[in-house]
Formats: sequence, C-alpha cells, structure tokens
Amino acid sequence: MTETLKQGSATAASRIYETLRQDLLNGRYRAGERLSITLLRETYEVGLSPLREALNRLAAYGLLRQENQRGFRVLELTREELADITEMRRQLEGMALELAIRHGDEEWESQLLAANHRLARAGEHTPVVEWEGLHSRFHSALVEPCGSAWLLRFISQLHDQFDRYRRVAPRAQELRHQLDSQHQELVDLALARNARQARALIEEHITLSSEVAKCSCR
Amino acid sequence: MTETLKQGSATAASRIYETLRQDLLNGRYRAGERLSITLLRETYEVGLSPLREALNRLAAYGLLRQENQRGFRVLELTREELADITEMRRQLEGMALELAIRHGDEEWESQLLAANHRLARAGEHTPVVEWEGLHSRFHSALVEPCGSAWLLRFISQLHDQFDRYRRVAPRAQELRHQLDSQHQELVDLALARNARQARALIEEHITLSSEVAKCSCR
DNA sequence: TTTCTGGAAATAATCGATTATTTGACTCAG
DNA sequence: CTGAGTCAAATAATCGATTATTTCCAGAAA
Repeated sequence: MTETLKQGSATAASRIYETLRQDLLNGRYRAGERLSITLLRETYEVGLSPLREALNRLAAYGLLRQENQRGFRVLELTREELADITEMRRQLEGMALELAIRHGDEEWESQLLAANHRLARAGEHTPVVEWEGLHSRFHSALVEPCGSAWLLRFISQLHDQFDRYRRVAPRAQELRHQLDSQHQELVDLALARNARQARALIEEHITLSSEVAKCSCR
Repeated sequence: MTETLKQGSATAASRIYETLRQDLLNGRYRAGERLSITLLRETYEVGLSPLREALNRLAAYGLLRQENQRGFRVLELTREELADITEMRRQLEGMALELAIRHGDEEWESQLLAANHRLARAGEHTPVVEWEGLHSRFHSALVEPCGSAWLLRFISQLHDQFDRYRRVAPRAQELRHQLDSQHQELVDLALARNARQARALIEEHITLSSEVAKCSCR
C-alpha cells in the first residue's frame, strides 16, 4: 500500500531515461563515445526493452545520435555547435524574457525572487548537482510566463545541450562571480519591467556562459 | 544480394517511425485518440519492440503524448496550440529566411528556383501526398542556408506540427491560390536579396496558412 | 439511485531468447 | 608487404512469452 508513493508510478523506461539524461549532461560519458547496450544494461541494472526505449527517446531529443544497426553514440562537443546553441539561446531566451516581462503576474515575481534567493544562498560547499538544479530552476522561472509552450520547450532543450558543454568545463571563479551577479541584475530588471535592458542582459549572460564553456570543445 | 538496395539498410523501428509519422501528419488517426499497441502491430504488421521504439521517438519528438502505464495518445488539435505554433513559425522562419538571404550562394538560388518550379507545376491532378512533399521541400529550400542546424531542426518540427492542422482542413481554393502566388513572390524577394520584405512576406504567408488551418480545431 | 468493492478482461511494460548485422582478425593471392 | 575475401566473435535488433497495471463491469452496501 505504501508502495506507490511516487506519483503516477514511473515506468522503468522513464526512470532510466531521466538517469541517463542526467549522466549525459554531467559528462559521465565521453563526447563521441559509443554506448554499448550490453554494458549499459549491467551498469544501470535494467532490462533491454526499457533501456532501448530510453535511448530512442534521448536520440529523438538530441542528446544521442542513433545509427541504424550501429547503436547509439554520445554527441561530439564542437565549437561550431556551441556557437549555434549559444546564438539560438540568445534569440529564444531573449524573446521569451521580453514576453515574460510583459505577461508575468505577481505570482511570477514571487517565484522569481524565491528561485534567485535559493540560488544565491547556495555557496561553495553546496553540492554541484544541487547548485545545477537551482540554476536550472532559476532560468526556467525567468521565462516561464512567456505564454508559449513551444518556446519553453525549445529553450529547455537548448539548456540541456548547453549544459553538456558548461558542466564539463573547469569552474572559472572570476567569471563565475560575474555570472552570479548577473542573476541578481536580471531579477531587478524583470521586476522593474524593463524588457529592453533585461533582454540585452540575458543575451550578454548567455554569451559570457558560452565563453566559460568553450574550453570543453575538442 | 539485391536485398539491401535501400541505402544503409533501415531498421524496422526506423521504417515504422517514418510511416507512423506520415500517417499522423495526414490525420489518419483522430486527435486525442488512444493508439492501441496491439492494433498498431496488426495494422502495420510489425513486431512489438520496433513499434514501441518508434512510438517512444514520436513522443519525444512531440507528435504523440506518452502516459506511463497508459500507452500513447495522438495530440489534440486546439486553437491555442495552433496559435502558438503559428507564432513560433513566424519568428523562427522569419529569422531563418533573413539569415538564408544573407548567406545563401548561387547553388541555393538554383535549388530554390527548382523547388519552386516543381511546386508550381504540380496542378489539380497531382496526388495530394506528392504536392505535400514538394511543398515541404520548397519551404526547406527557402531557409536551408541559414547556418543554424538547431534553427532548421526546430523549424522542421514546427512544420510537422503545423501540418497536422493544415492537412486535415478543407482545401479552400481561394486562399490556396493566394498562398501559391506568395511562393513565387518569396522566391523573387529572396533572389533580390530583399531580406526585410521577404521576412514580412513569409510571416504573412504563415499567418494566412494558419487561417486555412483554423477550422481543423475542435 | 448512487457509490464502493472485487475481480476478470484488456492492454501496457518488461524479460529472456533468437536473429541479423557489423567488426575485426586472419588468410592468401598478387 | 598489400589488399581483397572469409569467417568468427561481438553486438544491435527483433521476436515470443510473461508480468504488471489499468479498465470495466457486476454486485453489494448505503
């Protein structure tokens, strides 16, 4: 009776999908590496069918490349693709932020302040994985009320792509601090409903993050 | 020996994925309908594993909705989502067309002229499925050299979404003709490298298509 | 009548075994 | 040596059967 506390009850395929996604974002597997299905089976102690279903989803999502009869590979990390992802993030998140500032209500303002506070409180001794979660949620909260489900979907997808680069890059303290202070400025501009400047700042923020991430390319 | 004439040799999962994708775009299944796996198996005469893999891909791509333990459903057709898709197409294809006009070379001009010619030649008695192919290829050709793989990916995805609405809508001859003539104008503006006007026209073109598609919503 | 409850039928998810394809080492002719 | 051809091992893809979950309906209780 206490078994299905988890809402909905996730399938094995969904669980392994989420685990694999996180592991891919965290750079557990080398760029370009071929993922051996047999090996993955043993590593995650999961059956063949749910594993293959998860891999198929990840490939459709763009975190893996599927070659017929030759299994699945981790995507490469290239300067060209990082530039593409960065520019797309600039455009789409800039657009979304402007819309969010136009449509966001008081509830949004509260959520945004809360997300920023939690992120700012997380200091040196916070586990990286936890910080990453707070960071993701902050950026989600920022654009959340833009009014377009597809825009949010694309932004999340690009965030995942971007994180593959960012998370394996060495942590540059100097830039790290600058990026952190930009989070605060973004909140201020958002609450002031200054769409123009907010858009300019988030574009700068993304470009700066991209500089940090660049060294992870081959 | 003459077996594998097909390039690369597609897997069963890839084949059924493509077939199902087309059938979904063509409205073979009702909006919101629950897809019975057992029934699909019989319909397409395919094994369970490749079928499930294809369904997982389609769900990740956004053409199906997956509910844990409750299988797969066709997405609904709603005015709100059509509006969202339309606005996203306007923004992204507008952006891509400007970039394509800036970067496209002579080869692009040729391809574009060819695609437009083939589309224009297709008349009343051309099979619908063939016309749809030419139409897709025309719009692809238009934005192809924009320089961003992710932008092209999102545009294709939105095209598929949009087609679910457009293809099940009744064929309005009046608007149909107007849309056709816009294809020619788009080519003219592209070849003249008139980015501003071309962008304006493609946005108008998308809005007009959306008007045609609106009556397919519940 | 309406609302539970139990359980059978339907169906989604998973497993174990089998088949098909690729990979890589080895052979041998040139 | 070199390169084409061959075969065995590795592994990806698929199948058939089993397990787990949901759905639906009959019957009991309120």
